Amino acid sequence: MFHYLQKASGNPMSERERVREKYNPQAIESKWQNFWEEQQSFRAVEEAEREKYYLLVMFPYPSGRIHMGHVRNYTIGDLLARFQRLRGKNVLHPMGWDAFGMPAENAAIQKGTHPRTWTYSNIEAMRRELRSMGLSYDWQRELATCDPQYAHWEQELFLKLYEKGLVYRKLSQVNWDPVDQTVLANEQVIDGKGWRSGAVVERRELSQWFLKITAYAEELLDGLRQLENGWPETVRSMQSHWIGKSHGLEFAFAIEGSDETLPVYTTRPDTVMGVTFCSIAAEHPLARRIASANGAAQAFIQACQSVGTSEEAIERLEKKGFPTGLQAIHPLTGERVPIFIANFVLMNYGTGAVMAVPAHDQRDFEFARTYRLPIRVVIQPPGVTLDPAEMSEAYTGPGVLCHSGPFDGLENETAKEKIIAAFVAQKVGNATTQYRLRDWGISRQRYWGNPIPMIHCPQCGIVPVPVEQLPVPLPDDVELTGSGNPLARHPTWKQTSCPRCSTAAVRETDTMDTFAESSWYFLRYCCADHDGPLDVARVNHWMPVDQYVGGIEHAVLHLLYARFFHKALRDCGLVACDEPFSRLLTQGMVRKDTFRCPEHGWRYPEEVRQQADALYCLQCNARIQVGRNEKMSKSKHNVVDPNDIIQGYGADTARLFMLFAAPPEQDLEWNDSGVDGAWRFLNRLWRLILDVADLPYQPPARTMPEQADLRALRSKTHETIDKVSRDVQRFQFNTAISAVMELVNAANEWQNATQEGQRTPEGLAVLREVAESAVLLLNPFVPHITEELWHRLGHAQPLCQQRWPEVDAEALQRESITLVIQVNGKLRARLTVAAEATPEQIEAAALAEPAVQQQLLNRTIRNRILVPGRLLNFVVN
RNA sequence: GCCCACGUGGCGGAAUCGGUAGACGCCACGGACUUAAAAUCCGUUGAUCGUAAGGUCGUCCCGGUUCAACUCCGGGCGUGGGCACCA
Repeated sequence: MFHYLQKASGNPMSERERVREKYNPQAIESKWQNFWEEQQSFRAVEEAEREKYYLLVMFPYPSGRIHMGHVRNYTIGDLLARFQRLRGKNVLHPMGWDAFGMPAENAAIQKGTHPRTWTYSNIEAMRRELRSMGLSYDWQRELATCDPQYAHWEQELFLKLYEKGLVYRKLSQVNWDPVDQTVLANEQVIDGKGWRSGAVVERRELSQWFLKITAYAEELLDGLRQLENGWPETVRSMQSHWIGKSHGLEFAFAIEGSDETLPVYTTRPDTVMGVTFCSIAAEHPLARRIASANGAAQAFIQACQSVGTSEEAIERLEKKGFPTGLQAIHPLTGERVPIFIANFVLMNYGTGAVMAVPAHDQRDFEFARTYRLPIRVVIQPPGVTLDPAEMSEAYTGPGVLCHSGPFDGLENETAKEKIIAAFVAQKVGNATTQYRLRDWGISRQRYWGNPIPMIHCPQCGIVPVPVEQLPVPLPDDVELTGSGNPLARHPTWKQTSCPRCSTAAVRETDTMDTFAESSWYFLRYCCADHDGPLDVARVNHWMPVDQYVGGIEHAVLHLLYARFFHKALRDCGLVACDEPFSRLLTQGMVRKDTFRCPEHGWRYPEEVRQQADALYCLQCNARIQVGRNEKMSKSKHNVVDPNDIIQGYGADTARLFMLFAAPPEQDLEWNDSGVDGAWRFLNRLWRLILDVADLPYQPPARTMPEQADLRALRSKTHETIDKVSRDVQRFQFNTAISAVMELVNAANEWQNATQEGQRTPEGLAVLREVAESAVLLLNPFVPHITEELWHRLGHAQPLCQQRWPEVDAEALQRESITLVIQVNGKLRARLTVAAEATPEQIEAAALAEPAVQQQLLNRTIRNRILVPGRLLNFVVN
């Protein structure tokens, strides 16, 4: 369907002035979405010959509506998937639903809808919204983690880990709401109180299930090196810190008047002669025993336990302690130092007890000042002599030891080794390696999760559910009220018999952390219809994921749990590769200003009024506090609904704006006004391509033309192809788009400057090459409009089956270059020289510039710095 | 508190390996077209001095390295994210 221009002689109208068909995104977008679906254009089938490319985006929690963070994540993912397809790869690009979790239970409590009903209707709604974005998913591999099948296979995987010895049970602390009789998540604890009941939250110990991630600590740390080229430095460093490997000394203090000892772990053995007291956690066995006979101690411990379980809450505390009255005996000096119970010592790190060196540890320093304990300096920094009485903070840097007997005069790094050696020689301590990483507690006392397939038998103890009896199904008839544990309260569900001895037994009523589901969904996508947990051959065909795209907020937990789970499954023989995600792109968050009224709380933008420089609440006229950009969230009323943009401007405009507004790793401040710019550009593109389609057909240029303006336009085309190809691969989508904008602008300028009658076949060929290149290059960004324009350019085959354009090296050859001439580093002139000009020629031309001559008057050139292709700098006195 | 980032015009951002600061876009202003409006097109747009040519200053702040610093180093200030039961 070529549209040849009927050129009636004497017609004064140029083709630019004719009425053109308007760009109508709604019509075009649904047309091509239907086309792709009917043609199954994005279905991924395992192929032996073509190179595979697994592009994964983090699957969403089905909250019911997509938000801007989703739009950003999935637009980036789709761009990369479509790019790799155009480059000839066999791309797997799946989508699914992270469907278990607390919001479904909250909805059930508030609205009475069953979590399953609520979740599946949300999935329906979100699938429709995602479809309207034109994302190139293979929907045949779609999965929902709350699906009974998925839960079944996950229970089977859990049992495999159990057989491997990676699952165990131990006491662990939770946030306990004494009114609702339920366990609270950290986010449900607000200022130390339960979010629903308002009751003061307590720390309570429960017996819970754990996965032994610490067994893989060393491999998880070591594996980060393998990811050096594919993962952002920041994520690797966060994970490495999270694992927190440290080398140190473990030794025990004797306790005066007791047979017991107090084991401690320290990473600073060089400061061991500066110990002036010891601190133990509130949960330390020694603390408990003291409390059993001492009311004051018990009260102190209880106060410590009214803090919540998050590390942040504990670390922000004012440092407080309680003297136990016990004295610890220093193993090297025999000196007696007091033992305190301290609210900032963590039971689950090291031994739950620490030696305190206030001169060289900030927390110990603050503690010592509060309780007037002695401070003993044992490391002197170079050139300074520290006086404990004068110190305002601990000194934690390097230095030379003092007051340390035989170790005086040693550099502290050397001293670490010598002191460890001394402890080992006297058989009072050991060099040890510690990890900050703790085992992964997967027990949740909630309904909307996957039941842990275990049975408690009064005779046999804990017995796993046999594989042939799986799945343990979630009962549908539960009452969700927000208090208690729904599965535990169910009248019959937990009643069963022991698989070993057949006596009456009860099921485990804990469900799994939802991070379990997201730890293997990428493997399940490879074989979504398999009747069993995983089809090893297909998993190994697609794995590892070549590119993973998701939010930076998952840098540690999800990405570390998934790496661990993957390695554990590898050791069960279910997958071959060591690391699941070869490359990772972490996108920044989408943020927006927040408005808060002192009276009415968070306000929507339409609920405030601007007057002069300030904003006021429409309801009460109170002055609004404008929060600087915060992560978009419903509770803060700063959410922009992507559907408004998609319905108003079309998905292509929404996608283009998202990608153009900021590079993906950076946070994005949402600002509607930029959307118009994206819309205008697509309209300019639309008009240009329809104009070109209307011109007499010439095949796209394949060689350099003679005419200067055409040479320039063709060079620009190939520079753009080159730049977009490189920018997409380095995730600089905004600059890739601006490069195509420049090309489209250049083509328009050429069109405007060239009379219709002056168009030669050569010119038409260059123009068609521009048009086809621009459409191809933009396809991964704005797939609908480019499919339509490709069709209008006369192509029978869809654009999604084309190949990415190739750069013509000849078109990139520069004939002349512009150099900057500096004098003492300041720009004084610009010089255009032939590309092959010699340094002598360049200098002669530079010295001929009047501006340069003026600067060189009465000065002597002492040096010249020539950066080829860039600048020449004269250094003068 | 600890860990990790980030800070460039009125705004989003660009400058890929230490080498032209402000590409591209938004906003604003001026103009063309139109009976008018919308749309579109053309132009101006970091600050400051100057009629102009041109000069000076300028990438959060202070200091350093270098012929040359948005970029590297040290110190500070500010903002954002994570902190193990939100996902």
